[in-house]
Amino acid sequence: MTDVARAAGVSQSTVSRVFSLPDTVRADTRDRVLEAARRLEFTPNPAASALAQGRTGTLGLLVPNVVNPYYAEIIKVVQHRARAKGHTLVLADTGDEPEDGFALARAVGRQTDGLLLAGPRMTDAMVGELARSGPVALIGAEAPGADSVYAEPATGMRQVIRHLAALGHSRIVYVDGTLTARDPACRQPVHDACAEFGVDLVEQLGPFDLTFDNGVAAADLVPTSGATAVIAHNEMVAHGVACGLARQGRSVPGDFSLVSVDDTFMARTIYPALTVLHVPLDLMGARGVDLLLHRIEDPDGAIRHSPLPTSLVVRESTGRPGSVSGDV
Amino acid sequence: MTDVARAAGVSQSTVSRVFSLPDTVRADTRDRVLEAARRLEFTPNPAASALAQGRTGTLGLLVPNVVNPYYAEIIKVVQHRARAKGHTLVLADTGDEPEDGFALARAVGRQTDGLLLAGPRMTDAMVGELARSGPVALIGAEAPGADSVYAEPATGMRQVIRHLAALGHSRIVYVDGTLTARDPACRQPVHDACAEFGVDLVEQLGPFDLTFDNGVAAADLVPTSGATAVIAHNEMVAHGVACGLARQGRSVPGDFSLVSVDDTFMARTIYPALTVLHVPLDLMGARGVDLLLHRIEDPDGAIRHSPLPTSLVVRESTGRPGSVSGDV
DNA sequence: GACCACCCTGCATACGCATGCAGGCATGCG
DNA sequence: CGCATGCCTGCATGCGTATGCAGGGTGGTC
Repeated sequence: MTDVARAAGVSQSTVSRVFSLPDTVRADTRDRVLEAARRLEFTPNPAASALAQGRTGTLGLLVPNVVNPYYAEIIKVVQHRARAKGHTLVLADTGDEPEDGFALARAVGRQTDGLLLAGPRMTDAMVGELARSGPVALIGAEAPGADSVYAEPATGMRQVIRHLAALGHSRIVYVDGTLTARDPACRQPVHDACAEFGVDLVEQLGPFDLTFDNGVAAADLVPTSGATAVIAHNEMVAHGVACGLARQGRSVPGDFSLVSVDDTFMARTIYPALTVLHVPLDLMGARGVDLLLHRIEDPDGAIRHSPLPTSLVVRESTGRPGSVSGDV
Repeated sequence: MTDVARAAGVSQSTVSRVFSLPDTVRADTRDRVLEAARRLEFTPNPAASALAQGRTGTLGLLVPNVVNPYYAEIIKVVQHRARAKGHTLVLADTGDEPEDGFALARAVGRQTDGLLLAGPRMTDAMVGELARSGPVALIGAEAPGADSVYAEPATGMRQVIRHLAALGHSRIVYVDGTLTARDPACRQPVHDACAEFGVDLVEQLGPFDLTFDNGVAAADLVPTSGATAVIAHNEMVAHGVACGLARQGRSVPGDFSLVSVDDTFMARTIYPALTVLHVPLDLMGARGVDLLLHRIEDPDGAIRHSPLPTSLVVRESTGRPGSVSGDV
C-alpha cells in the first residue's frame, strides 16, 4: 500500500481511504490511486484490515449435516446473501453432537463477525452462552437468547391435514423425530388440525433423526396402522417412506398418500413428485443473514424472532384413499 | 495477551509462544500462562495472528453448486479434513459461469492460504492464472498448471459396460453433458469398452448440464433408441431418467437397466437402488486438502496429479433386458 | 572449579491497514 | 477584500501477535 501511495504521489492513508471509504477522496485522486494499484497489482490485505478494524467481514455458518439437502439449500442461499452484502462465508459441519457443535461454534465465532446456527442441536443454555459472546442468529430454530427465523408450522400443517381430509383420508401416520426439538413444535398443530377435521392420528415419533433409513423403517409399520396417508417431517424420511412402500409393492398415491415438509429439490426428483408443505428456505437463509448483520451493527438491539409462513404445494403423491387391505 | 502476561508474571512473547509454539516453553511456565488465560477468558486473535504470520489458517473451497449432492459430499469431507488439519473452511458457490467462478476465486484466494476448486467451470488458462497467484488444487478435474485429484474412469467404465453386456444388453444409451468437460474424458473409455464387448452405443450428449430435468428429457428418447440400458453420468440425471421412465410407465430394471456414476446418497434414496460406478468422493476430498496443504508448505514442488480408482457397485437398477417393444 | 552448551525468556520490532486529528486550500459570504 | 466554512489530504499512532536476537540461568563436562 505504501508503494501504491508512492506511485500515485499520495500518502498511505489516502490509499487506504480509496479502498475503504472511497467517497472521502476526491475523484481524480481516487482514479490516480486506483490506476497505480492496478499497475502494481495491489489488493488490500484482509488480515491487516481485519486487525485494524476489529472486523473480519466474515460470517460463520454451522449446520448439522452439509449433505442433507435442507441444509445444503440453506448454505447456498446464505452464501449468496452474505456475499451480496460484502461478507465471506465460513462453513462448519457440526454433526449431531451438541458438545461438538458448541465447541465448533466457539472456535468459528472467534474468527468471524457473527454466527449463523442452522438447526442447531444445542441446548438453550449453549445458544445463550454463544449469543453472549458474540452476534448469533438461528435459522430454522428458536431460542430465547438469540435472533431467529423459522417456519411457522401451525397454519401450514392445518392446510396439510385439511387437504388429506378433503381427499377422504380419515387416519394418518405422522413421522417425526426428536432431534429437531428446537424447531418450533409442529405436533400440537397437527393434533389440533386432526381433531378439527375428524382425522385419526398415528404418531410415529422416535429419538431417531429424520434419515432415509428411518423412513424405510417407518414404512414397514404403515400398512398395519390402518392409515391411508403418511406425513413425513422432511424429504429424507419421505424418500425413505416412499422407497419402503415401493419395496413392499405398494403404490403412491394409489395405496397410500404421502406428504413431506420442506420442499427441497428432492421433492421433485422422485416419482411421484411429492406433495409438500413448502418452507421458504430461501427467505429463511436470507433473513438469517439480515438478522445477523443487523445484530452486528446493533449488538444491544431487541431480540427479533421471525416466523415465516409455509404453504401447501400439491403435487402427485396425494390422492383419494385406495382400497387398502390393512394386512395384519 | 498483555494482560495474561501480566497475570502470569511473564512477558507477552512468552504468552504468544504458549499458544503458537507450546514446546518451546517450560511446562510449569506454560501451565501458569494457560491458567491465567483461562481465568481471563483469553483467546488469541486470529486476525492479528494472520497478519503477523502471513497465514490465515483458512482454506477456500469453490463449488459450482452446493445443493448438488456430489459437491455437498465433497464439501463435507473437505471441511472435516481441513479442520482436522487445523484449518478453517471458507465456502463459495460459483454457479456455472466461468467468469463468476474466476472472480470469486480471486477474491477468496486473497483471504485464504489456498484454494480448492471442485469441478471448476474455468478454462485451463484461468486455473493457471490462479495457480500462479497462490496455492491451488483441483478436485474432480484436471488442468496442467495445478495439483489435482480425480476419478480414473477408464477401468470403471469398462466394468460397467462389461456388467451390462454380461446381463445381455447389446445396445446402450449414454447420457453426458459437456459442462463437465474438465473431468478427464469418460467417453473414449466407453467407446472402447463397447467395442470390446460388442455393444452398440447411443450417445446422448449435449451442451446441457447434468441436471434432473435433462435426465427426464433424456428418458423420453430412450424407448425409441432401441437400447435396453442407460448410463447416466451422475445421480441427478439418473434420477431424472428414472422419473422420466416411471412417468412413461416403464419399469427399472424390468424394461430398462440404469447405471449411474458417483454414488452419492441419492443412489440409495430411490427405488430401485441404483447400480453405480462408485467414485471415492471421501478420498477425493481428503486428498484434495492434503495436496493443497502440501503445496502451501512447498510452493515450488512438482505438480502432482492423483487419479483415484473407481469401482462398480451393483444394486437393483440393472438386470437382464426385458421385452422392450421399442415403440416408434 | 571453570567453562561450554543449551534451554528458556524478555526485548524490540514488524506485519499492513484504519482512523482521529490537524493543517492547507478553495469557495462563499458579508 | 477579509474571514468563515468545508472539503481533502497527510501525519502519527494503534490494532494483537510472531519472531530474531540476546541475555540469564542451568546442567554437564573435563
